[in-house]
Amino acid sequence: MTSRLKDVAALAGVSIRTVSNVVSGSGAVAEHTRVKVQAALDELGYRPNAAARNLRAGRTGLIGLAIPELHSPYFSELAGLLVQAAQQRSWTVVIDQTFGDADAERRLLEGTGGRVVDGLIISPWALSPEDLAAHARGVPLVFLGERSPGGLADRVAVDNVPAADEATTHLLGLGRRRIAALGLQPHLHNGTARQRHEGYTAALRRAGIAPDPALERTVATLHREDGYAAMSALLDEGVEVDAVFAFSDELALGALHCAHQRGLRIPGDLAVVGFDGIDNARWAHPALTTVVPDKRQITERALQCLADRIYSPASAVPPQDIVVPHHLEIRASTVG
Amino acid sequence: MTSRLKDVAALAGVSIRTVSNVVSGSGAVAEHTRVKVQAALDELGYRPNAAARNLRAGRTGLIGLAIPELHSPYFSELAGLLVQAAQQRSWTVVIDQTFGDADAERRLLEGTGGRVVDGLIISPWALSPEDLAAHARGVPLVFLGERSPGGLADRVAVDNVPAADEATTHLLGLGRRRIAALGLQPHLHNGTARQRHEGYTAALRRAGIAPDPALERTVATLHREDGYAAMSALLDEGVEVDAVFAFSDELALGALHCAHQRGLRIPGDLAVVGFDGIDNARWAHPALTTVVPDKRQITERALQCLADRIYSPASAVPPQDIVVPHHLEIRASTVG
DNA sequence: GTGAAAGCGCTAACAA
DNA sequence: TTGTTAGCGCTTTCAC
Repeated sequence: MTSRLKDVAALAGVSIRTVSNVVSGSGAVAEHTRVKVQAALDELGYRPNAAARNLRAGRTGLIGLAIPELHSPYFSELAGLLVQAAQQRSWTVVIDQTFGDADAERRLLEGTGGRVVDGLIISPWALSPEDLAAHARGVPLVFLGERSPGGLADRVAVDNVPAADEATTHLLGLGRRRIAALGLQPHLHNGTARQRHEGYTAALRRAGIAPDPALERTVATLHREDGYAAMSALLDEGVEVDAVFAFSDELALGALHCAHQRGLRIPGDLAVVGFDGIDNARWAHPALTTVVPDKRQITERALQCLADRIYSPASAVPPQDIVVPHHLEIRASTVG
Repeated sequence: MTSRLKDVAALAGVSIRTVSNVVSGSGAVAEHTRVKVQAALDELGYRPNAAARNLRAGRTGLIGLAIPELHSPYFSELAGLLVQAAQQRSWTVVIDQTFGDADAERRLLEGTGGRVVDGLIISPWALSPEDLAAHARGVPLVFLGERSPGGLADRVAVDNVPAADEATTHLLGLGRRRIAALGLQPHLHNGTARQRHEGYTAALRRAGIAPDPALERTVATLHREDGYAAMSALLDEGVEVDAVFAFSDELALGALHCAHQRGLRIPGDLAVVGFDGIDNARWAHPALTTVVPDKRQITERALQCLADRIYSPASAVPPQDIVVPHHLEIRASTVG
């Protein structure tokens, strides 16, 4: 069933070398030889053995994408784009899920069970920069959304502070004054939430509003359940609130769900802004205003970083900190 | 940086063979030797070269998952589960997106470009069984959701006809008589929609209701946009309707969105049932009744099929047609 | 323009 | 119990 170069060579009556040249298109081959070889190739239905090529090349043609989970909308959209973009560069993506588990992240960085990928794009969750730095090994790394540990690797992300500032300023511009921040995660060593909180606070301060701890809500994860729970708690405690800035769209959707159940009018009683620009947000009820990172650029730039490191390890550019654009997509959940 | 077996052997003062035995845990090694070797292993931070192992073993340890798209909820949930399940069997999953393109599906089956997987799990969309059969090649195949072409490969799916029947019967039991079927795809050679339509029709007939062509709506894809458009058209045409059975949850969510905009009460004016059991459905407004396939079993069984074919190609069991369970999850969109 | 052969890192058959 | 060595299939240097 599977034929080797050797078989094709035998059938065509030439050497292995010549067949290899025809297959790869490299080297010079006389026209009549190449026709003959091509015929043999077709007859045997030859397909190159990837393992052998990889061994020879010292590469696998595989890159890893490590994300907390594949089933959440933000990451599945990102993964889909990455798979596509990688394909154009003849790379194949293998996806690993860490489920926010520190050990899983560590294991991944150490290169589980064998050197398999040529590079790794990782969206850290539980690990701190220090931890990450301590375990990074061998393969080129690109961090998504988290500052690179001590300039150890490239990093691609939106600028969280101004993005959060922008979202909050939008709410302030609508006359809201009691704006809740949903999504703090002080227990994590991942700094994304911290940065968004920073932007939120900055905007409030600029508007002359003192941040109110009662309006800042911690969550365990960024899922809808958590947004729902946080919003419920807020309302149960009787905290006065006229807007919500959620650190993820899923949190925002959960909050929206809760607000509906309580009979609040959106955006009349409560304006809501999310973060991530997931497709769901457009279909929310009402459609959700959200900070949209340019996901295509995130994947493109991350791959570019990897390509540079993998193919030109010699030209050791210092680790890059790449900021991709974002924009605030204003929809009915704030401007009804 | 990367050390080979040879380097470890040199450092430990033993032969390659012995190191290999220690690494793989096979063969007999004297305790004091293994301690010595292990020390060398640790010191050099040895990790096996996957490409070399694969070449040797004649396997890649990779399995492919070919789905129309990764960003839609159903497929990302499925992919997430598969990645997890595969990990437990020491397999790595590479994901390919076909975007419902017939050529992409064909190319995948032919195993283009040289990246060779040990097996392929494919969720066909555009290709007919005949086409699939014509292009299947070499690697073990498992079809998801579509009958295997001429018993050529294993297939794992829910039983669409009874599932659709059940959903429709549920609506009939609520006294609905003008039940729309949303999601016909006569242009595709993929039989899923046809089977769901069959179940729908059967349930109607059993209730003494003649299917009304005006209630059967064709869609291009299974996305929310299509559900929204189909529902809009239905209402615009003034077709009398008191329930919708959508062939996917996304279609149902789109229809729901449209119904809301038109001011219909759910389920008072319109009861809605979806299909797929995506997480979103729970968070819809109101929560969506849906047919839930056991996704975990789908991935488990598919992997089991692959494992059987890959590891015991000799014991040629005839292609299996595996039916996984489903259940109708009744929520507020039908029983308010 | 084409052939012969080395060697990528690993496993396992064969020796000792 | 451990060492030696022949390939797995491919690319590529060196010779012709």
